[in-house]
Amino acid sequence: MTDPLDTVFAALADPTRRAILTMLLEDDMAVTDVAEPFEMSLAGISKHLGILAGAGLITQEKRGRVKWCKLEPDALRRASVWMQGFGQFEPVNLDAFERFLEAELQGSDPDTPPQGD
Amino acid sequence: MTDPLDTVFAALADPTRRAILTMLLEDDMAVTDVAEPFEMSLAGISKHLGILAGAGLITQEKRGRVKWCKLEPDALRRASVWMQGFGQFEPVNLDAFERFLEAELQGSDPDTPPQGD
DNA sequence: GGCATATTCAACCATCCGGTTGACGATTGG
DNA sequence: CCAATCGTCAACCGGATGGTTGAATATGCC
Repeated sequence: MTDPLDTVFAALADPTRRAILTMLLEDDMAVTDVAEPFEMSLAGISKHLGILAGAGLITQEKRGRVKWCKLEPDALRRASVWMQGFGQFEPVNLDAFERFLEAELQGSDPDTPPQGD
Repeated sequence: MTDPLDTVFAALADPTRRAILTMLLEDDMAVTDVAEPFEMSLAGISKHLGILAGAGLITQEKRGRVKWCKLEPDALRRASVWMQGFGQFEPVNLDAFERFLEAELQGSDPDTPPQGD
C-alpha cells in the first residue's frame, strides 16, 4: 500500500543517510567503516543502513563477519524521474522547444507532453 | 542548521503531498479546492500545504479570502540535481526531451548548477 | 449588521523517528 | 577454547509527524 517513493524520499530526508550515500559513491563499505566518520553509535548507523536498504537505495551483503554496503542507484533514479515530471513545467523557452520538436521529435515520441497550459 | 534538502525530501515523502503537487501542476488552486478530492479534513490539508510551503515547493498568496497555492518547481529541481549526482556514472534513462530541457535551463538560469556531461 | 465562506489555530492523540545503551549472536584468530 | 571484532536486537526516550475536532479569524455578500 505504501508507495516506494514514500520510503525513498523518507530515506533521503535525513542528512546522515544522504552523507552515507555519498560515501558509498566512492566504494562499497563495511558497516563499521561507514559509521567511523559519524559521531553516532554503531547501532544508530546500522539503523540508518537498514532504512536505506529498506528503500532499496543500498544493498547489504554479508561476507564472513563483515557486512558490505553497496550503493544501488536504481531507486534514486526512479525518484529522480518522478521529480523531473515537475521540471517539465518550467517556463522554458517554448520557441526553442518547438524548434526541438521539429528537429528531433517529429512523430518519434507522441508520449512526451509539452505541458502547454 | 537544517539542510534545505531535509525539508524538501521530507515533504516529498508523503503521498498526499506528492498528490497535491501533481494537482498543482495543472493549475494554481485554492486551499479548499486542493482539499476537495481527499478524504481528509480541511485543516489536515492546510497543514500539508504549510509543509510544502515550508519546503519551498509551493507558494501561497492570499487574494481576498481565498489563498492560492502555486507550484514552485525550483526547490524540486535543486533536489533533483542532488540526486542526479548519483546517477552520473550510469547512462541516465532520460529521453531526448529531458536532455533538451536541461540544456535549455542551463542557458537560461544562472542558478542552475552544472551537471557534468 | 449579520451570515456564509475560506482558512488557520490550538489542543489533543497515536504513531513513527532518530538516537541511546546493553545484551546478544556470529565470526575470526591466537 | 577464549577473547576480540562485527553487527543487530530489544527496550527505552524525547520529539516530530499526521491526523482529528472545535473554536477563532478574515473576508465577501445580501
